[in-house]
Amino acid sequence: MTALKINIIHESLKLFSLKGYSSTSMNDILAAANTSKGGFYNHFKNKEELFFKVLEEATQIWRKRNLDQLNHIDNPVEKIIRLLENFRDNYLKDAENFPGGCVFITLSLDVNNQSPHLSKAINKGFSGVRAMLRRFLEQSVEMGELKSSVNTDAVTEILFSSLLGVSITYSLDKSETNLNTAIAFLIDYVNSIRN
Amino acid sequence: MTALKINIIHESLKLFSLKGYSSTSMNDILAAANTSKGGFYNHFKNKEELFFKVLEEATQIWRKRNLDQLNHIDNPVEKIIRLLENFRDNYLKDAENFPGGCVFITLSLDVNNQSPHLSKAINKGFSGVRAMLRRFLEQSVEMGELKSSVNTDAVTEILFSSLLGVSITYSLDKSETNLNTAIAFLIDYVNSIRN
DNA sequence: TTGTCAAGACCGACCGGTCAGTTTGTGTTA
DNA sequence: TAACACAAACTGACCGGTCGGTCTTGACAA
Repeated sequence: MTALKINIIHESLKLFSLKGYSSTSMNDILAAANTSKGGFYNHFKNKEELFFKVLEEATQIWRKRNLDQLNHIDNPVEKIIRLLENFRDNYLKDAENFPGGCVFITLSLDVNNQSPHLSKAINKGFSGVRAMLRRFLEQSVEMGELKSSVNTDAVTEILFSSLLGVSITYSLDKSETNLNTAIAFLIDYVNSIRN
Repeated sequence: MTALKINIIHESLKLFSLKGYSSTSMNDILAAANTSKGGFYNHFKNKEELFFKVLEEATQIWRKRNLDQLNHIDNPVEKIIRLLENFRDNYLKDAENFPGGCVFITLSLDVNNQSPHLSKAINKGFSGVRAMLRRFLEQSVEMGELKSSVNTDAVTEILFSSLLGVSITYSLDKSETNLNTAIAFLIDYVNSIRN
């Protein structure tokens, strides 16, 4: 992968985070990457192919930011808490890659009801996160780390929704205070249902 | 207000809910309202004026759907619970007005980082909801309806974020099960911190 | 006859994408 | 080391089409 292609993907990731996919014009991208039409189309079939490349790159960055150190933790409850902390400290505040906030939400709502195969690609990622949360919770209950009365489906749903919600509020008001308050609450809650 | 003008606003509301503001073209609007350029510009200065009219209309509908019967309830805790139920049963499932889900979120992310004065208008509404939740919670603590140990700021933030989150998940997967699970969890939580 | 309002032809700007042509980098000769 | 050949990388004018918005026209009601 040449330097230009990498640069186009990274600049597009920032632009998509700020403006979404459909509102980002080719000229925006060319200007940000400091190249020309020919330079772009030499590396990408069309704008849609760029979309998928950006999505791949964003997914990799998401994993790096959020799953960091998780494999060194045995206790699934601790994994959840670490994930929440990573989400707050390493992911949402990563203004270098995501100056406009979580790019998945922006892209998702952008292409939803408009380009089914694009939104399908994004939703796959959402399903993965939800499934991971559910797995950690179920493991926790099985291992006796969480109270057996815990409704894992409900907690999965509320954790996932809350993460989406704080992503939006943070991208709108950029208030670290509100973000910290919300994540701290979720961590407190998870601790409160431990055995 | 003529029938045509009302029709344009309502059809635009649906389109904005589905596709957002910038991705909805004038032709989309004209076709949906079954009118022409002349018909439209006879009633609106430009597309942006339509944006504000749609926002007004959406706000009125939001209030009608969510605040229904709230003034007949004295207990602020019961008000919160009723609001959550209204949000679930009367608002999010209102596919007639909001076929693509909560229009405020769609519009908000659409114009965020692009048209500051448009996003300012939307964020004002978000602030209002957050403030209302906080007021209900503070009243509840003052009246001894909620435990005095309750962190009203944190609960405000998590309720608000969760409502945003479930709005998104519902607009993406249209799963009533997940929606019901999430709202039920929030209601259970509010009940759990009652005195 | 006059005022109101809808129809749709028309405008310049911009959209994503194409393409003929130029520059740059690299391997192969001598 | 210099001359060459070739491909990959890049440029920017240009394409058909769509964007939001304007303006002339005519139908109809008062």
